[in-house]
Amino acid sequence: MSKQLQQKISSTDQNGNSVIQNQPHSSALNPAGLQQVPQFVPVSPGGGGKATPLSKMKKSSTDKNTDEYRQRRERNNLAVKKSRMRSKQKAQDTQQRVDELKEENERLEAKIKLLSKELSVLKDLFLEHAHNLADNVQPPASGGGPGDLCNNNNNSGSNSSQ
Amino acid sequence: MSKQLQQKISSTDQNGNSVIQNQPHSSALNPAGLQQVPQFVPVSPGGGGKATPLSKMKKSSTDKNTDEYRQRRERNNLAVKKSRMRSKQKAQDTQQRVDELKEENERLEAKIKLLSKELSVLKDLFLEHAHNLADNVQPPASGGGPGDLCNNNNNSGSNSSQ
DNA sequence: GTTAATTGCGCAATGC
DNA sequence: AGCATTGCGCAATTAA
Repeated sequence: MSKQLQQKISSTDQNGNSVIQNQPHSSALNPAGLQQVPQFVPVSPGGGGKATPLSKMKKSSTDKNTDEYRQRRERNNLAVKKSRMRSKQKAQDTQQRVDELKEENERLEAKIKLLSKELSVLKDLFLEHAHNLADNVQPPASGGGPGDLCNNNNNSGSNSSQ
Repeated sequence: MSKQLQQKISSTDQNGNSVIQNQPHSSALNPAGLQQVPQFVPVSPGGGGKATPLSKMKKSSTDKNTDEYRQRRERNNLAVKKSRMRSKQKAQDTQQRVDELKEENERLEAKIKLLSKELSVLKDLFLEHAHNLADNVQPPASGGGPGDLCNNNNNSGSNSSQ
């Protein structure tokens, strides 16, 4: 996740070679429907134009014909498959996580609603009681005014606090 | 998003042909580093073994040498890139959604905690007051007990109710 | 039927 | 040396 550079034509290797044909048009190429893989005579690294007899090319590390190459490719293909599988799995899990969290959220919101209601009921009860006190505690007296004792934050509803 | 079948060797077309070499080992093949693209003589659809002179193969729809082919490929490559970009973007968004939901969840839980506490305090107050009533209603009572009405938000009662 | 979108796959470059 | 990731192109399939 860093390099993103890569022109259109990636290819060539000292020995083995690939080539991704990608020019806008390439009709003249592939005279007979070939998959495009130039096949020039091996040349020594020096570029002196001396043709190497294709025998023992230093280390056939990059030679596409060796078993070693095929083995590496195969292993890589396997790794790729594995990696992609994991990636897909992860994405799937993430999606699932979203669903779970959404559900959880709904539960929590419901609970909040419930608690808020409960709280408001209790507060109302308190108020009522306070009024009763105000009405009864006093001697016969006269009509008890709305002497609100204990009127802290409440009043039908929810004190958000958010 | 349905079929998942696809053996190892996918290839061949009436005219154009591909071939994904995928046999465990293919050293004997590619005598000279070719990219494997068999090149047999075109045969008429009837399968009668009659070789077609490779001139005007019906419609060069699948011929890899036509401009039309290259255009299709290019368009598809573009579509593929686009599709993958979207896919990646979506995954990213989903991940972000998870983070947002997690945060939201924390907020909600905090709120629940707060409400619960408030509620428990109120309930305790209620109980306390009820006791005071029971104790005081009878005799003239004595000094003011801890009957603190109006004592909101403090006191570490605890009455989760979950 | 044509075109765009998806998907699986192999290759090579690069990361670790 | 070796697996893991990632961008890319090809072809088959599936939606539009």
